[in-house]
Amino acid sequence: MSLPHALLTALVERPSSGSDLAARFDKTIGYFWRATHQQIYRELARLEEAGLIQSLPEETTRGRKRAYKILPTGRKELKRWIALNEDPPFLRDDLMVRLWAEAAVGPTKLDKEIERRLKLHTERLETYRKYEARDYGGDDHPRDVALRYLVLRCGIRYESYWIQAATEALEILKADKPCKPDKGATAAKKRPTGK
Amino acid sequence: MSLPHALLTALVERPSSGSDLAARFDKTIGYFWRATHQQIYRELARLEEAGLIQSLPEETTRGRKRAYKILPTGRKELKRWIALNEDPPFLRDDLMVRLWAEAAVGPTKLDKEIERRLKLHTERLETYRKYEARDYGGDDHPRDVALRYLVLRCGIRYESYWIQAATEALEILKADKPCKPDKGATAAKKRPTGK
DNA sequence: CATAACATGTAATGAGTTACATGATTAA
DNA sequence: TTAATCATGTAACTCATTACATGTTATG
Repeated sequence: MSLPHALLTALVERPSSGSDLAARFDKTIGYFWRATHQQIYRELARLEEAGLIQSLPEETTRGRKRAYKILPTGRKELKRWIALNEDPPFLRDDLMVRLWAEAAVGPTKLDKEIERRLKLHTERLETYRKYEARDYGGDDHPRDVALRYLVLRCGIRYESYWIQAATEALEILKADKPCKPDKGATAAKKRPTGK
Repeated sequence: MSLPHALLTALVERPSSGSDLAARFDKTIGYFWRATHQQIYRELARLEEAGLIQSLPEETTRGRKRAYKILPTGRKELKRWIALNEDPPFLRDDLMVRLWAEAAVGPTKLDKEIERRLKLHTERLETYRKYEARDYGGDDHPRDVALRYLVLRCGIRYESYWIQAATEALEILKADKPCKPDKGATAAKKRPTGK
């Protein structure tokens, strides 16, 4: 589970409130580990409970900003976690399930949905490329910058990977080739069989 | 949520029991949507409750195989779901969080962990390549085979993507370059500040 | 018939999501 | 001073994971 450690990392950079963190997540590591503000507030409360962070001693009523800073134990826990041995999480890609299902009971209108998503991923890719041009112009970066740049490049590659997959899927879906002998013959007739 | 529809897809191919499905998941679409046997049994019960599948009328006691077949409503639901408009799920990659964290508080022993995972992903890639050679020799496949082959190729590309990311990460981590000026100097002292 | 392996299932926990509630700040 | 927005938080629910429980079949 990475969320608490993603928060600790963000707090290493500077003390922040829940809404600060939510906003920064949207811009940076959030592309690799999304979190809603509810998750963030809950996790911050837990981290404080565990003594890894501390809320700055300003007024702490509901509705007012409440900044947290990381404590030495939090830093230590973060370093411990980074190198932990864990099995990589399994990929969960619903597009693959859809393609698999389409192979079994298609054809469907899956191509429309893929085109829609293709647009989303293309936009995300463009955003990343802008970040790249803006923040990582030269080469020979210091270690920490090189790591952050690598994370961004992985984002770029992941979007490219997705775009290629979707493009090839569309080629197959639109080729209007036959399935095996019969099987889906009736479906090709385009009868509006109700919904 | 794709699990029920992954199960429906598997049941289109042939009626199966929970343990059959668990075994087949391990070999095929499971690489893109993993499920434990508990999830599968629960989901099968729900699907039967919803009238989308039906358990074959054999004895139905605990401990004995219990096969399900898909019903026409199940097929219909599957076709409906395939083309549904849904936003793509967010990527959740803990390696990226670790790299980001390493940039903030490193260096750590993250390189060891990455090497360990690299081996896992390399093995998975080899497995996929074997499937490819075994099942998709020629070209010009019929539509359904082409789709299944695409899913496998995406698996291959995903593993390659991961391997490249890990390799580049190792290059940076092992280069032993300086971070920005000072910053992590105190952390190098290794004082056990008492958990 | 005892034991291992298989097949199905229950229970508890925790992460993630959605809907909503409440206090504070800002702007018309 | 009211309305809009921001910031924090609660509650309910679902999915996923882990540990465990129970019954059946196959093997010696």
